[in-house]
Amino acid sequence: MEVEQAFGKILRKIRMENSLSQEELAYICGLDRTYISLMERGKRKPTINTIFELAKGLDERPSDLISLTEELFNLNVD
Amino acid sequence: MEVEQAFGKILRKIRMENSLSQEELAYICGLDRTYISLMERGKRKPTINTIFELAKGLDERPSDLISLTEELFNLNVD
DNA sequence: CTGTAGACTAGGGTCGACG
DNA sequence: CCGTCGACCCTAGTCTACA
Repeated sequence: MEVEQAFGKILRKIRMENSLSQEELAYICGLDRTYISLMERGKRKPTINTIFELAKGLDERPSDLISLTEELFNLNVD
Repeated sequence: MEVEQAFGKILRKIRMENSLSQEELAYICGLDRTYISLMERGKRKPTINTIFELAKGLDERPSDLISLTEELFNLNVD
């Protein structure tokens, strides 16, 4: 399990908790829908600015997103 | 004040608290020294993986790095 | 609504050298 | 020990289109 894969899972989880489609989240954050798709599947590594944009769109603190990513990442250290 | 500039300041602060040179931190993290320099001056936006590497090398939680960046970023919202 | 694919541009990250 | 410069490669992120 890589960092970006853990982040992708957290991203999808929180997006769905907010009842947003990838399209809607992309629009709010000023990003591309296909890129949200790539991130959620752990195929892309967002920059710090993108992380802050996503957090804003999801009504979360960036540090909370990272904190959750960290926990998931540290679980499967295989 | 942009996100990457806030991050740069936090990065330099914590690096110096750990009494590390840019060279030493770069070596520990497997990054380039000139790139540490660029980040500290807010000229580059690291990816999530790079943030995790830096945190590891600085003996900090990635979420703590981001949390501090957040606070500094929210101070000057000019 | 989402995954994927291909083609593209901008910028992340490396490296050697010098002040 | 650090800032900078120039050259380089790779990938972040966009866009169109189709299943």
